[in-house]
Amino acid sequence: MFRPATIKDIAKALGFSTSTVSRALRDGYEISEKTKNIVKEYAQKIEYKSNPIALSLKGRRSYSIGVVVCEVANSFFSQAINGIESIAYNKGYRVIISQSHDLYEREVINTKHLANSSVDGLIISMSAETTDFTHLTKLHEKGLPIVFFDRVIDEIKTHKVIANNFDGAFAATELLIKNGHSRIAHLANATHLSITKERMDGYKAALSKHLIDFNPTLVEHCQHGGMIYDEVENAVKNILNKASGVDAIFVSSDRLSIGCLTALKKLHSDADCLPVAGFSNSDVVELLKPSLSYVRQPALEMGRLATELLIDLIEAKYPVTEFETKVLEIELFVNDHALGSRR
Amino acid sequence: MFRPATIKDIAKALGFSTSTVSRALRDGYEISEKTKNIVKEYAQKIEYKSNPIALSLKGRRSYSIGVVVCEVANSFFSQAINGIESIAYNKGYRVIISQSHDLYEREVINTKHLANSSVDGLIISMSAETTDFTHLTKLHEKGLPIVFFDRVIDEIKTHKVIANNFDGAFAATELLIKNGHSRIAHLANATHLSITKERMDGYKAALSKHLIDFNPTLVEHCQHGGMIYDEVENAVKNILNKASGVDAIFVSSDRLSIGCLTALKKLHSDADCLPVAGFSNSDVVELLKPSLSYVRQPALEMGRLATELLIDLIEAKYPVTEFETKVLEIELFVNDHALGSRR
DNA sequence: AATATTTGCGCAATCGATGCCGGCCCTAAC
DNA sequence: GTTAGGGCCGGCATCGATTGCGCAAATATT
Repeated sequence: MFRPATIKDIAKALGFSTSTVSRALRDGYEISEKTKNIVKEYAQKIEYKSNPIALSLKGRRSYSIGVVVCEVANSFFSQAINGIESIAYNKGYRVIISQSHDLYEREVINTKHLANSSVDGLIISMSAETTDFTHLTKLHEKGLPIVFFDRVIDEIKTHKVIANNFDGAFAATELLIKNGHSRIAHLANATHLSITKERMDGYKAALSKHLIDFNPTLVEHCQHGGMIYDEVENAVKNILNKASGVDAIFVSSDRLSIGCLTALKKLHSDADCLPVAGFSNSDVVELLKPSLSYVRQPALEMGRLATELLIDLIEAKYPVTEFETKVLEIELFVNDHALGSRR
Repeated sequence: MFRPATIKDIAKALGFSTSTVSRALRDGYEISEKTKNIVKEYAQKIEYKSNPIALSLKGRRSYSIGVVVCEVANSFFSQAINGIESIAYNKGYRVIISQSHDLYEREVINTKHLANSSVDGLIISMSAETTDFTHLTKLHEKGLPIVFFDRVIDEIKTHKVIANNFDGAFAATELLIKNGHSRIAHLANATHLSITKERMDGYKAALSKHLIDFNPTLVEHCQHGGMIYDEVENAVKNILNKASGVDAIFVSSDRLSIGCLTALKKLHSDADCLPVAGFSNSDVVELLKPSLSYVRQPALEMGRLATELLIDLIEAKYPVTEFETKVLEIELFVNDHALGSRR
């Protein structure tokens, strides 16, 4: 079986002690240049690589960070992971990914598993189901660095990275309004998620600015975050059947946007007559039919930023007490065909 | 800082030796029931978890597997990762993911990094750029278990998991033929990838079955696998400008399918008049316009299977010499609007 | 020339957990 | 009464690498 060379092998071969070899490789000041060269050359020759596991055991550091997201098969998260991975690898950290599938139980298991695997820190976006945060507060109190992104919680004081969800929702809603729509339904995510509230606020603010009364009956929540298609389809059905009539839809998340369009296509003969604007990071939005005006979050950048903040926490010499919540700007992409303009 | 309880803490608190505690926790036969209960109860109370790093150092096993894919932000791969992750977690392995971005250099760095991180095995889908496999053969010769999926190579004898690319390409091409098209261009992936050849063969076989001459000038390769959009757009331009005329396109990969539709929409006024059939695992294919008939690979199942095979290799008591290449069946989804039927 | 200092390197402990070996005590068999 | 054996547990070495301390030889100092 695969047995990598150890520092002992070098020591034996060269007639030095392991301590000398270790110090020579790390350029210890107490070792002569001559010895260093001999050791380094030999190490190079036999392709010696230090064993990270032994290092971890000594240093109480594993140089790995854990990531918990709903699912990787989702444009927003896979882009974020892309960002996480790029920074982590540059700084010498491994990335261990796990998926909650928007399930509370899976989230708990995964975080425990990761913490138990001695990750040096955690990057997490909360599952739609989670309302009890003790699995995280416990770890955090024990000193495990955690950074939240996208779906954050107030209960833990630490760095957070989010998109400007308020502005995004505001812009999308206002776009619909400016195109002559006023009976705008809101297909929203699970009630207790931070993003749900922030985006709802943006939606309300846009209505308010344009003197449209907020009508709670026009809001439909999907408690499973779109993971269960039937739930989305039902919500869309409800929207289509509103007694008061609906002339546009603002959708609160990536998965819901796709679900909404799918449901519309299925339920509505001329789906494009009901304009939809929503959050999406899909890379094929421009090709969708029914079409979608969309708000795109800087997912890659969010991942990068979260990782930088986490590594700062991990490598901090003194306990960090000042935390920041970074808010990145979103981008609105207008799709004319999606607006059913009445101008 | 976060210092988990160790076996020593238990030993000290209870007045036993560390060996006794260790054996009590693992149900060693030489420990009395009474002691076992005391130890286990206390361990439960202080939430003792064994340190996997120490275990790895002793056992020369890290219970982690490395995954190298082009990118996670790609439906096929994110679904495959989903499958990998599900099996791995069930069997107690962590998953460490890295992306090659279809670059040779990144692939080499990542595999080295993973091997050096003492992963117990590797699951890999080759990058489009890679033609030199020594970074993998070396590791494999040293005894590192490797399983290939999707984009495999002949040079290394080990388990492989692929979709039936021949059948997929055949079915997609034949679909176009049966709908009255005969001048079918082929937008293909990087020349040396296994999937490129297999799919090309399927394409040729379908033409041949229907007595259509294979015309090499109707084939356009994208050496970067669609990672560079301009390359795809150029290829599509070339296809549209074929002197001989083209009345349908068969596309060889997920990313290329999306790129092709994007280019068509941009370049062609009535994009839907040129039917496209191609490989895709996107979950929004049904909503695309121009529309796409598509071949879907069982990505999740491929990931699961590859992981099971890898763990078999890792946990094999004796060196494995018999390797298998699993070929999973594909599914063809017909999209009427995408066919420009001339029936 | 005798002492002080520097240079260069080895010994041994350490990180957390395991496992071999050896030893104590109690019981049973001769 | 002596010894053999089993039940039960502790000591110590081990995995790979790092590090404080100590020691010897080489060099510098007076």
